[in-house]
Amino acid sequence: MTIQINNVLTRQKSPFVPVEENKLKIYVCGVTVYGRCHVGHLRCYLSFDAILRYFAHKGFDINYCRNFTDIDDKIIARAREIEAGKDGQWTQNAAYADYDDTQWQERFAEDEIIRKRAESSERHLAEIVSDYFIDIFTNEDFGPFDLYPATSEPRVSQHIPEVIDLIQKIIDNGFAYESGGDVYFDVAAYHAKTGAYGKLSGRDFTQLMEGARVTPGDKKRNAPDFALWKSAAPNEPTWTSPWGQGRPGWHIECSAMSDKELGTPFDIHGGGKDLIFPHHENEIAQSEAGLGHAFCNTWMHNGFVTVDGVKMSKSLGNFITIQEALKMAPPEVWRTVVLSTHYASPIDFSRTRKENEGEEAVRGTIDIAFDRLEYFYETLKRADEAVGEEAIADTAKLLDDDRGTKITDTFESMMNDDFNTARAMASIGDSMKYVNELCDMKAKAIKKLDGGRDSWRLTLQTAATELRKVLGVLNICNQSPSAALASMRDFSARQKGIDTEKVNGLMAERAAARAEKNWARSDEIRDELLTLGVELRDGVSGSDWKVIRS
RNA sequence: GGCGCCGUCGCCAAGUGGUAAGGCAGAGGUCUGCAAAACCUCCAUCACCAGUUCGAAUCUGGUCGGCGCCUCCA
Repeated sequence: MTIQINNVLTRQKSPFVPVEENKLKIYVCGVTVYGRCHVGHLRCYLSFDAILRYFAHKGFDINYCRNFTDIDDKIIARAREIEAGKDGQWTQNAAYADYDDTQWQERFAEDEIIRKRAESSERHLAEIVSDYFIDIFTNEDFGPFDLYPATSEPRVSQHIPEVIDLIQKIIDNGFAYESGGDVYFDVAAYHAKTGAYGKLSGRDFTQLMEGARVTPGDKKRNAPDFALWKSAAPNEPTWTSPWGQGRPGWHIECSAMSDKELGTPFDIHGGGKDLIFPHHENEIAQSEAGLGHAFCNTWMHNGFVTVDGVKMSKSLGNFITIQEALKMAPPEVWRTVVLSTHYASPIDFSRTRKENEGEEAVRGTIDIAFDRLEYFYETLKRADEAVGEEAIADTAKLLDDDRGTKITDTFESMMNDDFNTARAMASIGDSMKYVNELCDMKAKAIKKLDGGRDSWRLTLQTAATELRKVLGVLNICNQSPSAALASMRDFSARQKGIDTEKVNGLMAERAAARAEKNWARSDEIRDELLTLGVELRDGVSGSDWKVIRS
């Protein structure tokens, strides 16, 4: 059974055929490091994480390249803002519109750190800025998420020779021109030769040419042309090139670095849907123009994270940063949220924020995922306890029910279909239900089974093992259930401001009341706990409690 | 304005020609001191209209509504 992927380039779902057998060469567009990441970035990298892990599970030897764009107008702009200082003259874009005092404080504290670092360095402030945010990306924003490690994380600033080399090839092939120190890609020339411009984004070349005019004074020949190399402006980081001092344009780094790290053509190029045009379209054009052969076979794009139906983006200022997200739920819950939706579909968070009076109370995406994850862990815990420590007799045989043995097969068939993690999660949920069903069996019924208790235990053990295997591929439920449940409860208690000491005191008091069969007092305490936001769970081996979410 | 995507149960969300996965919420039940949890049962014909087809949520055309890209964007 092969993996079917919806290829944006061909607009078809087709079997994945790697360039080299059993190898996956994949490039996922990284971030431009000028600020902290938000949930949109998180969604992207978590979506591709599941895809990467599934390829690894299928035995692929993975070469995964995820770049850092560390030379860019916005990085330079941030450097200028820092230079100007808190009270200096700089234009605030929409991203700052909703900033409150705390955010401004954090912002200026961050600026201060960067400024300090710059003082003890010979390097350009913009380079300090990008270094700083690469560090934040790696350690603070994505550190807690345990992403599948990239084979390489190239930075443009360290690949200037490769960039220059590629630009030169494009010029030599007649698809780029120098103009006043800049170098532009000649979209018209490229399209005349190949007819290929617009093949990824479905844009019509003629309309692109008509659509926009070249403004007077522009160094471009035609509107769709884009810069491969930008000549130096005052106070910018620059490098020496055959066309003078300057720096790379936006798209060229991905072309140069993917060719270097993966070789071309490579298998999969991924990123957010918003990169399709112009970024990826231009990447294809310049790469194929320079290299003279195909660039990448399969293009995959993840859907947006939206807020009230509108795309989350820095320029709109409607984003939830990853740091804020981590206060809302632990990393594993966020992963569960992302996995519950197909990678190409949007994820909307409006319901988690919109709690208007009169609106039907609906539980938020995060709370549902939180409870779902707890359900998974609770089920695994039950299974572990049911199986126990003692050895299972050799005479044990699996019960005649394939629900416990086809877990991996079902999972793979879901994942093979364009990495449908939503269906995979649903099938895991079905298996969890089956495990609970087994755990609910009465001792009498278990005895009557063919092979008795040992067969029952063997079946449970097999199902739990398979479940852990597929959950491991999705990189959730990897911890010991008890530890995970305890930390999730702590998280919720802290978040809701629940006094754990007080709850434990009430629990003890209730246990005493129950021992005396003082049901009235016992129920009274239950109600009291309920008002605290705590739900009781009485079991055979004593009572436990859980924080009610939402 | 151009190009493109989407509209599936109260909410979320799979499903791209063969007769609607799953989750949340809701109803009933088993279990329980009573509950909770767990498990069982029930709960949609797919925005609207017309067409193609033996057969459509899935294809075509139109209408209405939402969004995205076209400037930076995961």
